[in-house]
Amino acid sequence: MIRLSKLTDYAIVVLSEMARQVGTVHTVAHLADRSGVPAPTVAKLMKAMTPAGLTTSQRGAAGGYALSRPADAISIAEIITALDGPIALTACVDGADSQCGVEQLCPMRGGWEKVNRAIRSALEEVTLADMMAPVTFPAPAAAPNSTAAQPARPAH
Amino acid sequence: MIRLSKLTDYAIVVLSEMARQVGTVHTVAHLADRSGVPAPTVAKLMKAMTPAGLTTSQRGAAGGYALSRPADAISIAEIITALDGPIALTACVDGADSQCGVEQLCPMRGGWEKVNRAIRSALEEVTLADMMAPVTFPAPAAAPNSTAAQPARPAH
DNA sequence: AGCAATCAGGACTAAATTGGTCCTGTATTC
DNA sequence: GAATACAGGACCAATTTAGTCCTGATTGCT
Repeated sequence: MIRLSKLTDYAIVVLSEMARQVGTVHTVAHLADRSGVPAPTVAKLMKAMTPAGLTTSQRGAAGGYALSRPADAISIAEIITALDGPIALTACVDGADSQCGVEQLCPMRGGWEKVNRAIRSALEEVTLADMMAPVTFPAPAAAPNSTAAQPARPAH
Repeated sequence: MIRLSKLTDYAIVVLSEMARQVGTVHTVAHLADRSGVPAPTVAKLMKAMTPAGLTTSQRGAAGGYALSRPADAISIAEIITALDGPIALTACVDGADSQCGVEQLCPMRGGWEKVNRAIRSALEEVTLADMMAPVTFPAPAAAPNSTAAQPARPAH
């Protein structure tokens, strides 16, 4: 299966935790505590998110991190890109060494681009808000039709 | 970046090699030779492709492998699925253990499904034929404009 | 028959990635 | 100036992945 790094998974948990209170600063300790993700890992996450422009940081005593935009303006693609680099389905994309041993490989590189574009746009259309809002079970009284769609899969 | 296993990459090279002559049987040695992929690896690939129904095998002296369908009827999604398992962007999909430590993670699992579906369908629309056809250089006498298109990126 | 070729199906080793931790430095508030 | 937090790395350990090899089973040819 195509693996999404676990870090990205955590990032979404942490970011959505922050999304609860936009504009508030959250310390690493605070976020770790409320998300269940170990603190050093949260720190690592944020160190990637901030340069990428997804969060803003405030140093010093009353410092911390805050989302730089509302959750519905942050796409999953951005989060993945911030952590795992450019979204692409191949091993040799970053133009590192031109020789990939298996020469016949390269003639068909062009085909991957088509695939990559499709995936990229798919990922750009899903926002952080989409990830938290729709399937939260706030109360037992669910929407009428949602009963048929979701419960098929056991939680995750 | 989202990683596609190198095996899958090889698989496409090897399969497209087979696609040149549909209906012919190709031995592992033969395929290895013409694709540049090491023989044991080719063997491993085929052992995944055949049960998945992408290729047929013939044992014995005059045996070998053959594509079970024409290249334009084989989607990239099938190849990936055969090698890497179901296409999904998350760590805990296969319903293994219900506890993924970080509990807050699961409420948002539903969101991934949306993403996964998008990716899956993107991958289903690209066929093996798409991967080989457009940018093959059959003879040194290449098409006029191909000179400009390809060399831009250093091979791959 | 018997022999050679070829796939089937694992076990196994080695290498590359990834996840996670820690340490030192810098900014900011009180 | 002391305490709090982020910044930015280096670094180690664990998991995954790639790749190799070995022992069958099957088929065609001599």
